[in-house]
Amino acid sequence: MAIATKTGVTSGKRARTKAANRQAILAAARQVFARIGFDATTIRDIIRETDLAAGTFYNYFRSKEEVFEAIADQSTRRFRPLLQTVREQATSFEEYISAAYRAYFSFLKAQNEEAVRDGAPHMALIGVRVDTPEMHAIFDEIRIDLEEVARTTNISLEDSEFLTAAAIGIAREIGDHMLKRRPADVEGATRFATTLLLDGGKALATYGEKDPAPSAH
Amino acid sequence: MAIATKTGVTSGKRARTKAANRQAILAAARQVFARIGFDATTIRDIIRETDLAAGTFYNYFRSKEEVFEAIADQSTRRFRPLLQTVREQATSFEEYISAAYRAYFSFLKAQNEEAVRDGAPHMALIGVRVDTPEMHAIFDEIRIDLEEVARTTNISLEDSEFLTAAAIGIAREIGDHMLKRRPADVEGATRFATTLLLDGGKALATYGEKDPAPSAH
Amino acid sequence: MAIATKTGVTSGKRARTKAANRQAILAAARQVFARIGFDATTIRDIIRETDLAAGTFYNYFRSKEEVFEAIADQSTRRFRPLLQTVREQATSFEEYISAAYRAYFSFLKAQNEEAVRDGAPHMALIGVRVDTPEMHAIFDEIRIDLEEVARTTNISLEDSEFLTAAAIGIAREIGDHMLKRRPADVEGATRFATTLLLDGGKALATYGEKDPAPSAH
Amino acid sequence: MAIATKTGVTSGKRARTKAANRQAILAAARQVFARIGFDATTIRDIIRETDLAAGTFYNYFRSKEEVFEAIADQSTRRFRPLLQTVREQATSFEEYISAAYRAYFSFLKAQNEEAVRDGAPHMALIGVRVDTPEMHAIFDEIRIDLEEVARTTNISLEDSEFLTAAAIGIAREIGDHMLKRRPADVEGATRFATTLLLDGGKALATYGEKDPAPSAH
DNA sequence: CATGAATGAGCATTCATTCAT
DNA sequence: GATGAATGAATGCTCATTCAT
Repeated sequence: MAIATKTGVTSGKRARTKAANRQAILAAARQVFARIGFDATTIRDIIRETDLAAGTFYNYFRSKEEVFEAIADQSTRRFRPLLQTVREQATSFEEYISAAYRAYFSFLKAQNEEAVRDGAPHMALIGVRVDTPEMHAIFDEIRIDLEEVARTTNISLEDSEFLTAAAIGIAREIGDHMLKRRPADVEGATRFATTLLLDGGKALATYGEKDPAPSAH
Repeated sequence: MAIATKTGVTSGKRARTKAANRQAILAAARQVFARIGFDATTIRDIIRETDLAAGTFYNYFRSKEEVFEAIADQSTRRFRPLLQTVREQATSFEEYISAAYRAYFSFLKAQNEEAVRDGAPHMALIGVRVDTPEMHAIFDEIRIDLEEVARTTNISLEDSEFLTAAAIGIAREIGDHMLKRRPADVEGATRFATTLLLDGGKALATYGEKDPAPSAH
Repeated sequence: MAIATKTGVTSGKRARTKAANRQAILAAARQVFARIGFDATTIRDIIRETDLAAGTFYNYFRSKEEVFEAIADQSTRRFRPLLQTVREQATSFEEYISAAYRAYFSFLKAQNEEAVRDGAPHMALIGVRVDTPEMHAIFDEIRIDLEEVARTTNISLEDSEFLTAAAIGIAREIGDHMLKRRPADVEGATRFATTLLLDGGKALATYGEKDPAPSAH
Repeated sequence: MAIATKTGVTSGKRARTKAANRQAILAAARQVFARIGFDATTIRDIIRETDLAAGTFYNYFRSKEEVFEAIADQSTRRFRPLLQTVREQATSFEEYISAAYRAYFSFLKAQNEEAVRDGAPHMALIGVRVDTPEMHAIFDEIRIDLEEVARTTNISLEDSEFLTAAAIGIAREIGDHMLKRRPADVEGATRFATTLLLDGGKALATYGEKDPAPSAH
């Protein structure tokens, strides 16, 4: 029906194939990055997970770095709106933090489960690899969002850059440990991280005695 | 007279040489790891910083990983007693945390300054390289020590493993940011990290209004 | 109305397009050969200078060599009549040689200036690229013509093949050096080459002394 | 007898092997350059003609260009003294030219015969390849020497640079044609080139008639 | 015919590792 | 034990060529 000129719509199968190949490379790269880490993976590793030829890689990406970027971009595009929703729905800083951590830990869990499915079992036991494009992207997003929130909130933090850094650090490490516990408890990790970030370790302590804790000065 | 057959005396000079060679390799590796990171360094890079021949490397180590381990061991051996002193002298959990952070940030700063001296100026601007044997070792030590402290203290933490993880995460990230601020302020970082870990972000907040924190609902 | 099926009209536009494509490829090839030399140019280099697709190249030529041949043929066809005119108008062997050299050096100069315009400035400083189809063709033409002239002239040369070869050799080298001197002096080169070929180096020598040439005794 | 310290004489076999390998690479390169030309030869082509491994090439040379240089250097070292002798023994410019041409044509013939022996039969039929390291070197040597001679001779040439260029051009082309005639006649080529360069084509002409050549006025 | 993506052989180069000396 | 040359697998990348559309 639609009379397409030769240069018009890149015709059916071709377009589909091109997009599919690109996705195939991305999927393969995602898998390999997660399995053996960015530095260790070679371009050949990536295309080997594919039914494409070596040279084909270069029709889509110029380097390993570029694939990395592309994957990160995808994650960014998926995660950013989610984070915006979190921010919009939060009625307090606490709520925002809590929701953000929950979003992150959920993402991490899903990510990890996918990796395990794709043949990286031992990695899962050790903890997640953070040199994964998705993780970089997510961290960056959270960092940016958190700094924005810190800046616009009426709470003037002593050092919002440090606080953001700390929030990220907590997410990273708690996240790794969460994964080691099967099944991964997103709510528990979220609650722990949120409380710690806002109220500190003391708020998490339960004192064995009435005595107000010797460590508490 | 002085013409000794190859199988002659085995002690004295030889022993010293053997130890010296091992140390030379370790020193070279340390430098290169700090300069360009673990993944990027090749064995050739290491022996090139040495006056030894390529094959000699294999008389001492079987792989890059093994050198990494060896360096980490050295750091462990140097850092562990220091940490023990910290623990012994601390009269409270707060003091322990504070001293441990201080030790870590000091070490990090020194490490970084050495790296800059050895020709990795740009790295310092970006943040510290954590894929250094020393850093891995230090983290592990602190982690172990912290869990030990958490276990033996009369404060029964809700989840000491998570708390330790968080403490490490905070150290990591705050450390990176500390290095970006020249000159690196070890005391500031220590104070920030300690307060956050123990009392939470709220303790670090200064409210613009009399209103007792909107975030506290 | 204007929606013609692919198998529609075959003449007019199509024919022109076919010829145009062929010409486009030839023009692109000419430029690239002149810019980076025959060996260095790839088919991709050629089609890149064109608005055609990679595969289209093979509808017109089977290889780089074939394009080379085609360009050489064009030059041959353009240069041959010119040379015939030269031959017809020359009233003596000297005149013929002189005119032929002039034609060659002029062509070389034009060729070189075009190459410089097309982005090969450094090449011009080093000397002309002789691995250009045009140059090969011109040399061949001159060679053939010269042998013909030598054969049909009443001057029976000792060895007309060698003489032709020498004439070419002189043209080649003098040509290169002519280009290095800016601006390229076609007349000077022509005069020098002609005199040398006909009367020898002695005719070009000026003796510093009255003494009739020490080298001639 | 000679008690060599470990670092003294690079011991027997090793030294021989190292030199032998270098020579093997050079020999292989020489052959391949002669057979298919500099541009067309790949490093793999070179080592393939050798019983060495691919990587070994890089223990001796950093690139194809470097091998080229090395071969050219060898030729230079062999040819330069020969040229000096020629210059010293020549009692006139004519003699010098003659002897230099003879040296060149001899070298060329030897070179060509070797190439034929080494499996480049068709090349020999076509003519010698001039993009051979040896040829470049020889040409350069002759060029330098000739310019020196032209400068120091009491014959002040109109344009010694052009004359040198022409002498080279003649050598090149006459040389190629000489090779096509089997057996290659070094003396004939030498006589022809010398006469042409010094006295011009007219001196080589034999007029069929008493008539002093119609072309001569 | 034109298109341009896919192909896979081929290339330069690096590197861990071996081993004769 | 030390040496350092040899090895050859592996890598990133290019390119001529094919072929489905």
